[in-house]
Amino acid sequence: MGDQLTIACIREFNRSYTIVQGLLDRKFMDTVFSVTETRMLYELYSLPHCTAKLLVETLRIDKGYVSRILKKFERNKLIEKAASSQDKRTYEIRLTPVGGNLVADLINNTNERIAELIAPLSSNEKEELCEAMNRIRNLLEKE
Amino acid sequence: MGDQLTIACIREFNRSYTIVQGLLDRKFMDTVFSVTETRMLYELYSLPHCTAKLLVETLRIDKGYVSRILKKFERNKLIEKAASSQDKRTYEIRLTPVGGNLVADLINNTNERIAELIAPLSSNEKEELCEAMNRIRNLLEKE
DNA sequence: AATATTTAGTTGACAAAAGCAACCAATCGC
DNA sequence: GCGATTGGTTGCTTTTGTCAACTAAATATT
Repeated sequence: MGDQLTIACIREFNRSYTIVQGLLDRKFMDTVFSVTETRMLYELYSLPHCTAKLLVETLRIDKGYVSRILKKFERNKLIEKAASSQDKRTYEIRLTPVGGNLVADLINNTNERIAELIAPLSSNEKEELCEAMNRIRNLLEKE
Repeated sequence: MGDQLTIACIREFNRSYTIVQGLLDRKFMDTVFSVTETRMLYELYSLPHCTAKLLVETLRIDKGYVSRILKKFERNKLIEKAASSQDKRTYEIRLTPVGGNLVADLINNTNERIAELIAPLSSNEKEELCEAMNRIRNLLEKE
């Protein structure tokens, strides 16, 4: 298949999928958290022994900005900083129970939106959807 | 197929596809334009008889903000406002030749990035990719 | 071991992005 | 004709993000 057609197809997909993602992200807007803050919370949720440095690297945000947001999280009792014995410049960041619950809520929230999105689909269609998504991931993750 | 599995699959896809989109958008960051400005330029490119109102509605941005960005575009000779004879509150927005070329450049730029992305793929794989993308669009655009 | 360099994180100052509300002028509904 | 609505502008504010200078700890260099 030709590159030009493929490119056009990908452009179209991106356009339409951006709309889908907008639908799913919507609820975040209603919360007190910015997109960046939400991304950080997700990261903290999935990386149990996270550090500020790791956030900076994986999310590619300014370290000063990260530092400030973490301080805000701390004030709000969403995270705790645990001094690392290895390296005294660093500390380990953990979600508090409150913080963990909050992230879980965020996740549930998007899950509900996703559920709405796939509600019209039959079992077979859902399977097809998953297959298509996995196929795309496999093809593009060749890197 | 079960909803829970499907949801997990979609979450994974979103995560990985966000990275892909990040790669494609990257170049925008290097330009003088913000994400919103770029979206507006794209919209102006594809909607020949656009108005400020239309931008506000389709992109869901504050009208004051849109007004300011349009003024900036006008200063930079990227657009022209043509008084509408129908409704004197409104004006039609057109990209100037300069503006049009600029958007074309932006598009070429992402196209090149997309080309890099699919470079490792065989002709068959490209076809599969397109099929998978179209399948997803069809399934999710049921609305 | 002393010194230089790099690294993790903080802070202050600032710029860019976005939102809000008041406002003006044209249009619509009646 | 007149009030209500609409498209757009403007001033003001908040939110979001960047940059550079700085501290303290860790690593590398000699």
